Amino acid sequence: MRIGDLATACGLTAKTIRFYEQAGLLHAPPRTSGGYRDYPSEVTSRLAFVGDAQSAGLTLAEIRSILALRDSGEAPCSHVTNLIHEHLADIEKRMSELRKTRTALRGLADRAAGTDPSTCTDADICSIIGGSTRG
Amino acid sequence: MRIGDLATACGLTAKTIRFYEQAGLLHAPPRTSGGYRDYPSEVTSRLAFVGDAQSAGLTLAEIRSILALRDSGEAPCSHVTNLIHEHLADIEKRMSELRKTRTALRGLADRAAGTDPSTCTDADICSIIGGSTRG
DNA sequence: GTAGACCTTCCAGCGCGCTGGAAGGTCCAG
DNA sequence: CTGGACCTTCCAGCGCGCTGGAAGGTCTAC
Repeated sequence: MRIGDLATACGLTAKTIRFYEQAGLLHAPPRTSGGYRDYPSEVTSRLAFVGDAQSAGLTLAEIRSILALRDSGEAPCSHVTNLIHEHLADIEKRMSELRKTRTALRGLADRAAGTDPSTCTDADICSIIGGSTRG
Repeated sequence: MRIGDLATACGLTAKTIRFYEQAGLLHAPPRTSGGYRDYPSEVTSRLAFVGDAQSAGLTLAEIRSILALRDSGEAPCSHVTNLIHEHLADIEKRMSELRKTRTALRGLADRAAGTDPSTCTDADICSIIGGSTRG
């Protein structure tokens, strides 16, 4: 199976598949006599795994580490479990940051609603934003 | 006031201030006879504004657009209000994506808790993750 | 034999907000 | 006059996951 067919089958581009190979997610496949990559069909399930893991929020580096464990014959279960919990913690952190920013922005939106542009003087640059800590 | 003093006063580095100038957030200041940047003290409040706007989640490009309006003599109020609402919408979107990913990860964590590594076969790569769409 | 669809490699850039380093100039204290 | 603290410019890289393009090779259909 050539790279274009594999790409179509997996909903990726040939570029992306070459990139995954270079990133260590895929083994280099055998080549045809003309130098074309010639993939066995099992690669589709490996790529499906990569997609599943990505949609779970894992990075390519993490996915590579899982695949490397599996390729070396070990069950990556506990490694995967750790990664999952790390990502959950990371998501909580990012969500709390977003909530903080959202609170700040809502305050600004409230202030903006009560702002009259004609009273906005140049010295402040912008009284909606700028006054928050200085005024 | 030289760049290092301004940096100290604003809690930034000289590098960052030069970068801001190059990014169009600061006007190029006059120079001393030796070629050093010589800032008027008002620049501190401009930099404070940049910091306030950044902590509200605005990008440097957006902040530049606000400053450009102000520099041209217009009150940027309505522009700023638009930006605030766009960012609020963006935050909601990102939070809902994070919630979705979190739900997926929690499902995986539950599955992981019930997984016995010895039953994990190579064909699946990882039954915790990989089985999610193919199991 | 030729068009064109596919493949190959390599190098570069995206966005974002800086940060680091090299190679050199300026200014002040001792 | 020397050291060193500061400044200047320019170029490069970070992380992340691709994506684009150039320059060329291969295979198939007509």
